[in-house]
Amino acid sequence: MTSAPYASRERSTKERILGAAEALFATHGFAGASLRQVTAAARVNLAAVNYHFGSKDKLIEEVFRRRLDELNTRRLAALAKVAGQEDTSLEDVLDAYIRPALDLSRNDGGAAAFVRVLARAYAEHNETLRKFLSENYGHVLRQFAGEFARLLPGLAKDEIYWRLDIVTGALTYAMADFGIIQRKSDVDERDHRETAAEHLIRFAAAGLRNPSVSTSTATR
Amino acid sequence: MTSAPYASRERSTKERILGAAEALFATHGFAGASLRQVTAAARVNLAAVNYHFGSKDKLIEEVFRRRLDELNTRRLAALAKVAGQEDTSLEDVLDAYIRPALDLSRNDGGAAAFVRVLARAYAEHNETLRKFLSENYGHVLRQFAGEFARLLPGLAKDEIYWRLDIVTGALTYAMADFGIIQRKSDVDERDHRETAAEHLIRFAAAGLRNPSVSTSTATR
DNA sequence: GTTTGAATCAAACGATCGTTTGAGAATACG
DNA sequence: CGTATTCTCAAACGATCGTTTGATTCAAAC
Repeated sequence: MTSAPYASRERSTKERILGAAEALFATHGFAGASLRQVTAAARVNLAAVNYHFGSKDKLIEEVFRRRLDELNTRRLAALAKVAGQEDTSLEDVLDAYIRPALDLSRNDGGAAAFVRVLARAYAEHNETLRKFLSENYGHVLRQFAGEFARLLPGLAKDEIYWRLDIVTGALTYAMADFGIIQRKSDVDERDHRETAAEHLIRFAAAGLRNPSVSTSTATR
Repeated sequence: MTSAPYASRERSTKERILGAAEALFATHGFAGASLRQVTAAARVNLAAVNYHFGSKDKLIEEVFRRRLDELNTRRLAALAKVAGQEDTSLEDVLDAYIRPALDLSRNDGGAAAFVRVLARAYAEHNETLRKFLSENYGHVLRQFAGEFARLLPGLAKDEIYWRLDIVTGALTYAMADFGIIQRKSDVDERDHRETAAEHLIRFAAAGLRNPSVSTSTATR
């Protein structure tokens, strides 16, 4: 076997590190969470991170790759179900874009932390991470833009990307649960996110349907 | 006098520290930017931070307070010009909410960094900072919500706050210039932000005007 | 049973962090 | 002027950071 000899534990050392890192990066940031905190939370030796991942930066990359691949797949699968069909509504495509992102934080307790990690990555404004995201998401975004263009024939390509950018902003914000609106203690988190998704989809649909205005020079 | 004896310099030590800290916090985060970087950029001795501000945390608070007070004032002033009047449009109120935030980054080179700092503060998800922001912005948000309620009589109060939250998310995202769409090199940053403001306002107006739906069972 | 290689561990490495110190320079005030 | 106060500065403090080392433990290969 190529797998770890120590695999008798519930989860492998690598997975425990990834999980702990995800949670701690979400709450303390990449620079704020130390490898000592991470390894302690994972009940793993300090040296394990450098042994399994090489460095802290590589660990951060792995945290991203693991979840992004999943989100990538889910979004494209959801889009494939509605793309190109005659009775597809704008809300259906928005749902395919928004729901997998919000779902990611419901199905898995660990993934809930990741959405905050993702939002933080945007805030970090790190050029390396930005490039990494753009390379891994460029084709996804392009596919969605194409489908939106089909459903909104009145809008220019530039305009579509502008509006998709706004939707992504609101989605990122919602995923990270940044909102001013505090979830009431008697409301389940699932329900809260479901409500957030519904509001977001309806709001975004209205914004996207808005007829285009001749804007002198389209910049972005 | 209570002012600094060394005041013969172009700007005081405190102000130079604040400016440098703002810029470095924006690019490297609060934990990522060290006081040695900050003091070096400000051409100031390392000990000056603890002498003038007490600690790094207090410095962070000061960076926030300085700009937030200004944004606070501008937003309320802009709102006062249109609130309660007969011919006020939804776009006018949105403009009062959105433009001061985006303007902050155009009038002053230093303030441009702050909008990223602000966005990062949301991402940090720090409970202390969140409380600080909510205490300093609660009344502003309430005033805007009241005006929106007047212009959108068909919407419940809860619904208003939900949608304002979405607008804030997209605005935060836009302020930080997170967008996937890169600004073309031949486009001035002022024009870029102006275009961003226009898109955001029109998008948000459409989303806000969207008639309310009985929330019970929604989407899909 | 011996060998082999992967995985874990305690301990230490040098670097950098935020903060403190104490002496000295610059200004204010009598 | 002399004294007091404010500010600056180089240097060092202890703590913590990411990383490396070398010995040890474990499971499988032969």
